[in-house]
Amino acid sequence: MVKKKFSERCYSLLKKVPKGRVTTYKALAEGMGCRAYQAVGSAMNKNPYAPKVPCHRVVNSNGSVGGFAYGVKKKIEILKTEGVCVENGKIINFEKILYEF
DNA sequence: CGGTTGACCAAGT
DNA sequence: GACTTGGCCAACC
Repeated sequence: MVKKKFSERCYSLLKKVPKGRVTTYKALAEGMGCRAYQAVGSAMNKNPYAPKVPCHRVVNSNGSVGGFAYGVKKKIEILKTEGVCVENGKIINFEKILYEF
């Protein structure tokens, strides 16, 4: 076992992110020892674990929310519910709530 | 197995 | 600050 797909690893790592925090595609990829930023995004796009994985806690490295399968607007709403401040599609206190592995 | 795509990133113009 | 180019890796055709 252990032989999980790349995406599966992304989800597992992502589940490690506590509420009220966000992470970046870059942090996720590098956190698992890869540089597949794009691959992480692609995995989220398919998002087979939609409600099981907090994909809404993943944002771009520049602090922008990036995208979301359910709609960026929805993503922001969820983040606000989690206690994250979002303004104009950007994360406030991005570096303060950024969770790295 | 080669080419395209993607919720990306960094640097250059 | 906005757009372009190159690079990166996995998934799909």
